[in-house]
Amino acid sequence: MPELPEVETIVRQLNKKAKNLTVKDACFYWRKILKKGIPASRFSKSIKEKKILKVRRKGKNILIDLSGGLTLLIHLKLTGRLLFGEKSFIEKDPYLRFHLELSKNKILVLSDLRKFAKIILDKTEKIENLKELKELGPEPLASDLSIDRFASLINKKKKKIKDWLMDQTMISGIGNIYANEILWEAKVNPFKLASALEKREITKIYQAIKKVLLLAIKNKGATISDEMYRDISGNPGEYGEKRKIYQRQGEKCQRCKAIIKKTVISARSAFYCPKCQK
DNA sequence: AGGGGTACCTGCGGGC
DNA sequence: TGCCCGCAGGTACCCC
Repeated sequence: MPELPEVETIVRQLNKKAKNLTVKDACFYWRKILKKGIPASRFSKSIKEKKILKVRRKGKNILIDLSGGLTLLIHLKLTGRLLFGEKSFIEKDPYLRFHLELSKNKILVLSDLRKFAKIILDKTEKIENLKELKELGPEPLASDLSIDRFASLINKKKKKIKDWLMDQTMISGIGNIYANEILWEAKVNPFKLASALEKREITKIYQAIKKVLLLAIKNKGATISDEMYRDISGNPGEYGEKRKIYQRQGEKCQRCKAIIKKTVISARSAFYCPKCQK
């Protein structure tokens, strides 16, 4: 579900609201949400009375650093939501999979329609060394990601540029919505092979990534349908209305008025303007 | 090594 | 009306 802008929004909000609270208890409603690390049998005991020191993001992963050298990793996958609020507000959610009871009568709930979301609790160092994090490519918004490094990563892969953008080992945090939006912004056809892109196109993509992701973060992420992303208060993001191409097949391109097309690339839906993304 | 196919899940909308 | 199919923001794992 959430891609970089949505996860970034959640992380910023948690740092404002949940930082410095203490975990009082943990509760599982769907056992399989716990993937590795400290097992369910020791989970509650390990996490109790630990303080939330800081919340971080790596790609689409949420990392909650706790006192005692522990970190809780959360990946929301397609339909996961993290909701923070008063203890009383949880009961109605039919997709409740896990929650943390916090001090000051607060609660952090993980709700997930499709049960794909996962959590891992372990020592901070062990979490950092998980291959899911170790194999992530650079952060697209990192100031030290130079255009040259970016270009060399693009040129070494013989896969379609849309697939390249969604490959978490090449660059982290971009999923299907933003891959489509970025390529529209850069005026690059999603079928083009990464290895065959000219420097001029690579530069456009590099700039489009920053422009699109920053604007999406500013708008607190994208929500296009009911089951999609919510922030930690349950509010939708506002980037959905501002999107240019994703799920806009049949509409006029806002740049050139041609009709937007929908197709499939590597089993994922792809949207592009046949006129200005040649 | 790396690509393709499939599995993990539930719900919804469209076509028949 | 109702059923069946395809599809949905993601990744992990298997096989070749």
